[in-house]
This record gives sequence, C-alpha cells and structure tokens, in this order.
Amino acid sequence: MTETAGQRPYHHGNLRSAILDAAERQLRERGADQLSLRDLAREIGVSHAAPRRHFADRRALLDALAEAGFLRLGDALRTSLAEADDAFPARLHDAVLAFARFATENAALLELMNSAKHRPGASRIPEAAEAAFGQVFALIEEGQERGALEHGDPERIGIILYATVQGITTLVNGGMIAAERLDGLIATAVEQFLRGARPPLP
Amino acid sequence: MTETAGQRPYHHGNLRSAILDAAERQLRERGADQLSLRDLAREIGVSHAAPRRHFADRRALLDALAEAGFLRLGDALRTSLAEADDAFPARLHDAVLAFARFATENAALLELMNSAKHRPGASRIPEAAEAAFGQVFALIEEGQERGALEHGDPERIGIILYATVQGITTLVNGGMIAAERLDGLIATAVEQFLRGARPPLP
DNA sequence: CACGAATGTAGCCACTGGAAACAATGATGT
DNA sequence: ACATCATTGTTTCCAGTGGCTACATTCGTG
Repeated sequence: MTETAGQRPYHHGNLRSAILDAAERQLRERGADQLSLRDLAREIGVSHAAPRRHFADRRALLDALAEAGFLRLGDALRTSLAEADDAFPARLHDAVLAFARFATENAALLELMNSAKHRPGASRIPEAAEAAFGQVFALIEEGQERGALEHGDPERIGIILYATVQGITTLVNGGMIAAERLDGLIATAVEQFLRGARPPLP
Repeated sequence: MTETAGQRPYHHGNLRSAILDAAERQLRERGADQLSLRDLAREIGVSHAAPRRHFADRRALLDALAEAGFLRLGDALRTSLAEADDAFPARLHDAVLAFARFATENAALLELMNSAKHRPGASRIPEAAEAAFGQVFALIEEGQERGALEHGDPERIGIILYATVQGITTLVNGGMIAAERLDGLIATAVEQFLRGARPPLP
C-alpha cells in the first residue's frame, strides 16, 4: 500500500530540512529550552522517532541550527560590507549594525550560537563562527592600517566594541531597551569606540 | 513514631532555605535548564512533592533565586562603593569591577536574574533589580555633576557602559575571553568610556 | 488537650528524550 | 529484471520531569 487518501508517502522526502525549518520557528517562538523534538515531529506529521535518523540527539539538532546561524550571520556581514561606503567609520558602523540587527532579529538563535560555539566536540561550529567573525577582525585591522584606530593587539581593541554591541543587543532582547533605540545606540557605541580607541594625537 | 534510627524527623524544619541553598548549588553546577526539583528533593532527603509547599512552581523557585541574586548584587555594589576612593574615575571603576566580578562568579545566576527581571507578574524582582542598579545610575549622575561625563540623558550615556560590561562578562562566561583578562578589560572599558563620554573640551 | 493550619508523603498523569525492534522504501550490482 | 542491502520511518518501551490531588503527621493555639 502506498498512498492512503491525501497522506504523505512513507518517506517524507525532505525530513531533515523540514525539521530544521520547523525547529528554527520553534526556537524563535518558544526559545531553545522549550523546543521539543516530539512537537516538531507532530507538527511535520511524522512519528516522534523519525527525527532521530537525521539528528542523533536533541543537542545535535541545536548544533545544526547554530551552525546554520553562523553561516547566515556571515552572509549578512558580507552583504553589509559589500554595500558599505568606502570611509572606515561608515564601514565599521554598517558592519556593526548588520550584526546588531541579526542579533536582535534572531535573539534565541544567537544565544544558541554562543553557547554552542565552545562546546567540546562540535568542530564545525567554531569554524563557521570563525568564518563569520573573521570579517570583523579584518575590518578592525583595516582601521588600524588606515590610522583610524590605535595600534596594539587587534583583538584587545576590537573585543571591547564587540562586547559593547553584544551587550546592547542583549539589553534590547531582554526588553531593557526599546528596539527602536537600537540604531541610535549602535551609532553612539561606534562613535564612542572610535573616539576612545583612536590613536593619540601627535 | 518519631525518630527511626538517625532519620530526619517528619518535618525538616528549614526546608525552604535548604532548597534555596541546594538550588543555588545546582544552578552553579548544571545551569538553570538542568535544575531539577525532584533532584533537589532527593538530595535533601525529602519527598519529591515537599518543595511544592514552599515554591508553587519550578519558576517560583527560580524567581526566588533571582531575587536573592539581586539582593546580593546590591550588597556587592554597596560594599565596593563604600570602600572606593573619592575620585570619580576610581569610584566608577570599582563599582563596575564589582559588578563584573559578580557576573563572572555567578554566571548562571545572572542569566537567570536577567531573564526573570522582565517577566510579567514577578513584581518583587524588578524592585530588587532597581535597588541594585539604582546605585550605578546615581554614580553616573554624580560623574555628570562633577564634570567628568557629558550631560544628556544619564540612561543613554550609562547604558553604553553597562552594555559593554555586560558584553565583557558574557564573553568571559562563554569562554571567549580568559577570566584572567577580566580586570584588564574592565579597566580598558572604563577608560574608553570616560574618554568617549567626557564633555567636549571648552 | 482537641482541633485546625502547616508541612511532608504517596501515587497518579501527561509529557519528554532516548533506545531497540520492526516495516517500508530506495539504490545498487549482476 | 530482480534480489539484496542501506536508508528512512514506525512502534513500543523505559526512565526522568513537573504538576496535581488525596492522605498522613506534626505544630500551634484556643
């Protein structure tokens, strides 16, 4: 027997990506804690054990979501830098804003990405993260070469800005800052960073 | 029958605080997600339903932990300000460092505190949070009055620093920054903030 | 000292993630 | 063409969790 009424055939055909799509929606709507494998299976109309063929584990599914998130973040940064003005401050601002937008539009995902990044054994995730963040560190170095930022360990300089942006998005996501203020705060943060981290006047 | 061998009497006597203590340990060791009411009960040697008499809900227990956390954070800030030097930059630095230490030494607790703060219905938590953070906002205003910080909405000025510190502690907690670098980064962040947010030279 | 309020216990339910045994389908080699 | 094997889904079970209700014990107080 194959098709009973309008039922799905025995094989779903694209279960893996169907699960990933549904999972990302659940992640967005209910957060990572509340994401339920069985619920996903129900939603897709498949038995609760079917996802196991594609994700060994709940954590494996979350890791896959995190990896996909880093790829999307990398794309967002790439796009923003490709479209950006040539002046360094503008380029920095655009890249930072792109990150901040991603972070606020994908709050739960980003949280997942952060917690997954340094879990032992998930080698693909740090690679994907590196690919995304490498662009920003390269941008910092560009700023140093152009004389807009003081010299010194680029990571030490940049990490402060990264922390600031990460903090701002956390506050927005937590409701402590209205989302409408995001762009303004990012602009302020970048300006303060550029003032605070510029080379001493000659 | 009362005492069978070395058993605990029927009433524990201090179950509520025993639960809170055990819960904070579990929170520290396994994170909020993995904190299990039944596990706490087992650990304490009490039936799995006993905690219900003191905390209606898993969330109620977590809320109680969060509230206690804000009280302890407030104490830490108070202490650091009481012991601080008189100069504004030193005072700001000490308070910020006290917060950062609390945040890194109680990572899971702080996360819980942040997520609990803006949940509807938990009125005592925002109050406790306000009591703790009010000190820092007062300190910012003090800086403005002393001429060390530009004027304008104190919240807009201060939130950038708060975000930066929050970001730094998140990075430390996430393993992206070695804990040994915390003090140095906090110092850098405060310096950059003071340079970036000082009034324009006359 | 009796009786109601607190506090703890036992047992049930629904749900979850995980694992094993089984069934249907798809792919491959001859 | 077709037998065979790997893939993908299903069923069924288990242990663990949070929450609920009915019951037991103890404490306080009139």
